[in-house]
Amino acid sequence: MKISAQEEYGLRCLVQLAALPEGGSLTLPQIAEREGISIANAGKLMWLLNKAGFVHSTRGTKGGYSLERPAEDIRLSEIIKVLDEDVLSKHCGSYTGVLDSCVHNGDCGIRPVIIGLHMLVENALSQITLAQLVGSERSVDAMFHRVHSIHRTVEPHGV
Amino acid sequence: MKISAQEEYGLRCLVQLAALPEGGSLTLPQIAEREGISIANAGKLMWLLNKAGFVHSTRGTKGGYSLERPAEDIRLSEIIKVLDEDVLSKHCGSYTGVLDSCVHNGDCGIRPVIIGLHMLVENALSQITLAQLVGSERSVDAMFHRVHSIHRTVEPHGV
DNA sequence: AACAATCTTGACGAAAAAATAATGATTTGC
DNA sequence: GCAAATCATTATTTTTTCGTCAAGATTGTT
Repeated sequence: MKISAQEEYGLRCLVQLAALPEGGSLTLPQIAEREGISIANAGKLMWLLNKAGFVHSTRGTKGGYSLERPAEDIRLSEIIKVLDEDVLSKHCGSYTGVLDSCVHNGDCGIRPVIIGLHMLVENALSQITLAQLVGSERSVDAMFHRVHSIHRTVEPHGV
Repeated sequence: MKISAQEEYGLRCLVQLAALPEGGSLTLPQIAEREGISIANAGKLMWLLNKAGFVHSTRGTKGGYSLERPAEDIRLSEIIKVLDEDVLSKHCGSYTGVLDSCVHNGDCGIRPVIIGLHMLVENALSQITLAQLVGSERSVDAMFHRVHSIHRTVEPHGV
């Protein structure tokens, strides 16, 4: 179980914007250089993030990308969800996936585990905002306690 | 963030063996049919699980696979770790991955998050045994509470 | 108006993951 | 000892994911 390249770098690009002074913006080449990825690749990621409403883009000279919403309002769970959409899990046990095309219909021992994990991760990510990733409290230790504290905002499914 | 096909189906194969009456065994074709995967694919998975010491295999007529260790002693975290080894995350922020080849050396905002997530998931999976997946208490609800309860067996890293 | 800088978008190629195929080795039963 | 059934291991193919390219569209500057 791991984070995909698209998830990781998409998130990174947003962090770059969030770290800017109020109202600042970055061009594609600037973002690409800061993340060590190609301009083309950064372009596609920013396109996704723009479509999803996280960033605002302006074309032409002096153009670039800036955050559309305040970093304090953007939760990591939203971001991951968007960057994942292209790469949706097709596994029959997946939280979002198809349940019908499965040979274990109605008696699958591991489905509850997979669903539980999805909820666990989403719950953890929903407690971290973009702003927190660039603030002063972003040590592994601080993040650990944030990720591992449970605010029961997600309720068990009756599946 | 999702579970890989190898992780999911490897786990499923073990569940099949764990669901058997004490000392029972299954052949490759039997496992493949029950999981809806090809025999060749099941073969590779069982080979991995055998190498890792989860199952015992016997060749020849009347051969097959059986659990090497009691299902009560096998935690999901161990299983996932083995099935993941082939497909190790190369991301610079990964818990197990390389940290040096990263352009964000020493000041990467999202690394703590990724490490935290890895710990979170591992912690959750370490609290579920194979036996619990075939027992009577395996509803989504029960699994949810098991996955989401935190026993602080994993401690924050000083990274 | 012309030009330069920038984002947009679809198509293409490369890399990684997953599935399959193929060949070899071991055991059982006759 | 031979044939059938089974696991073991490596190689190949297919699929999916990732990254790149190229042509187009928009905006600002001179």
